[in-house]
Amino acid sequence: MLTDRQLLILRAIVDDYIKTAQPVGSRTLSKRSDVTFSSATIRNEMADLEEMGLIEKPHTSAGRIPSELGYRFYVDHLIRPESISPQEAKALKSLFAHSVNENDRLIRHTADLLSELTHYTTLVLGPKEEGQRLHHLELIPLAEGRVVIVLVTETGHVEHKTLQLAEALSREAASRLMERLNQTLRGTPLSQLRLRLLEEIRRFRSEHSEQTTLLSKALDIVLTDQHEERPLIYLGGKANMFDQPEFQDVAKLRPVLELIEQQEALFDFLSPSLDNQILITIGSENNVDALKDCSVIRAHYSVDGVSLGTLALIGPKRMDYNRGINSIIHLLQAFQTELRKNSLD
Amino acid sequence: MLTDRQLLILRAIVDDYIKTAQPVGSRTLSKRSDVTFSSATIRNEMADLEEMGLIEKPHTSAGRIPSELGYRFYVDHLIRPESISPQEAKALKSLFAHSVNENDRLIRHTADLLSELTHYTTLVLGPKEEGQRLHHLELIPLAEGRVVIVLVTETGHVEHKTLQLAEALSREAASRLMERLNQTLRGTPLSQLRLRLLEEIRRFRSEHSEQTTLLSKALDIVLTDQHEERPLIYLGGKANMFDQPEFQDVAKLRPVLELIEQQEALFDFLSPSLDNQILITIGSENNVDALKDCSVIRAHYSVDGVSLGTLALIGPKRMDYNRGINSIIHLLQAFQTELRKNSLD
DNA sequence: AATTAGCACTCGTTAAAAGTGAGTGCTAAC
DNA sequence: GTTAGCACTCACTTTTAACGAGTGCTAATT
Repeated sequence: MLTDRQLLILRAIVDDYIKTAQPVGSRTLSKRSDVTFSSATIRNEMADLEEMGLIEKPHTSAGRIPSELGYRFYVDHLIRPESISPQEAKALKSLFAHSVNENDRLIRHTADLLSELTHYTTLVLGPKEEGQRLHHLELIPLAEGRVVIVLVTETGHVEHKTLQLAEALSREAASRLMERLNQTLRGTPLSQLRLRLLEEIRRFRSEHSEQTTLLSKALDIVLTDQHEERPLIYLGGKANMFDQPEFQDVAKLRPVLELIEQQEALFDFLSPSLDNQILITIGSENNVDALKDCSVIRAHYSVDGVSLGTLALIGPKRMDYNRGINSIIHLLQAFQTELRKNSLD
Repeated sequence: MLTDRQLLILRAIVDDYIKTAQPVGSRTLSKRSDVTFSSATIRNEMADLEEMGLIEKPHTSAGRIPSELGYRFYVDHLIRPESISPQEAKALKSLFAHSVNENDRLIRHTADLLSELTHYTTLVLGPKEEGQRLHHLELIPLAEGRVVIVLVTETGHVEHKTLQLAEALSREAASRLMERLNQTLRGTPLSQLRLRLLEEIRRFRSEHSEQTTLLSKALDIVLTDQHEERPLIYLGGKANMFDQPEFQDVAKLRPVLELIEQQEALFDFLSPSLDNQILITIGSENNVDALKDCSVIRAHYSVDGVSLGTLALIGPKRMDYNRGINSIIHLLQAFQTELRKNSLD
């Protein structure tokens, strides 16, 4: 167990290092107003903290920096919640200023806002398709056998696909089919939609002996495609990475920026996160080599208890956890409220 | 006017420098099989070329590198067209392999393909909205006064917007309105669409004395929004920048990568380009400070003579112009063929 | 007159050497 | 238990020296 003084010193080291990115020496610490004891005492305590693995020195004659364990301890025990500033509160209000009807735009806006708030890079994982339920399906026949299929989920998410049939689909046929499909399929989870859609079309076809083979085939292809597409990832404040002193070296910067561009890898990395809690992973805890010098703060967002996606903040291990956590908490609130408005169930 | 030997030397310098990124010395050049004269002669010729401003030396005891003027001369007079390799031809075919119905996906795919082909960063400017003409408009009323409006252009581009009315719009009213709008508005350029749409709704309303004020108001807002949105920019191969030796320094890399993330700035920069020709801008010719160390190869793409957008390649000034130009020419062809297939007029 | 060999000179690059100072760990005194 | 004092460490900076690729000029050669 740590003494109060050790806690004070550890916190001071982490705070200072987060602010300056420079190893913190005993003399520097002894000058702080909340430190009443001498630098020699601090050195002794530091030696103990180092033995416990909470801090380390880059080399013999440098000050101390927090180890990953140190950051972990800091995050778990030493963070003092800090309320947001008036400016930020105002910025949050601006998200509300005019409702954004499209979830896509809302998500993008949120990613940008969060990165503005924190000066870190932001990732927002769009809603997972599979979990969502169908609200409405629309078929729009165009010229030359081209059909646009519009799909609206209960969360208010709209997307469209264009498909090409060998023969034109008449407006009437489309209308009849559509009415039937909507009646029977509303509420179907998208994960099951493809199967049930095909089944339904087949049944419809036998009842009306209509020429819908082509349609069902095309739909099959399209919906398969769709299933393969993973949720979109929106990025905000990519350029913020450049400002971090630890990423002035291209060798350090490159893997992070490269990873960020790879939607798939990012998805795999961000996707599995539990609960509604905020999850913080530090350095090697990320289990991704490219992020071994980064920390990630994650939060799930959900509407009506249904988990939809992830909001994440990525920065150096030396990131301002306090600010990050606070920002993500507050934005999460606002964001979910807006999402709720767009939902259709 | 340059002598044949000077041309040979200049070309050799540029070719060599493009390949190695190292200043080219007279001794190195004299070893080439196509050089029959001595290094002293080369030095003399180099001195002349330098006087003409075509090459320069980074410092006294280094070899020569092409100046911007040198690159310009090389691009204008010395490039030898070089046909693409079988692998690349195959890669081009793969674009055809299965038609992509959505222009958006097609454009993204093209950006990726082009960057794979060239190992440079690719920019593709999506079609300009204003120039396109309306093919079809669809209103899909959902629950709670929510309406999805789907807009299909003659180029086969589909997009949707969600709007929120104060009152629900009945399916019948929507259907009647839609039929009318499509009859009168098909072929309208999107730049005029908003005005004509409002006008049409007003007329419809007076004829049928229906309650469409709210709709027209909402439409107004939505379409205004839409107009503000500039064409999308798709990026491919951003990570390729990291491989260029000239961008190993963060200070050099940063402005380029930052610019690339700024859709607006990019749009302003890429948008004005004339004709159907290929346009190459080198270094300061770009008129953008962030690109003073870059060269850009641009080509307009069009369907049926209507210019739609821009395909661009961005790399260091020391880029492989030959390969770049060839790749962009060939891909442009294939890309336009695919676009043509998706068009609806 | 054009070409080439020869050579002194330049200057960035690399390596080794010396000096600097922030910070530590230990010991002895308080 | 705390602190003052001091020798020690080691990254960082500066200095110096050696290196070598490449140039420009001159004189000899074709």
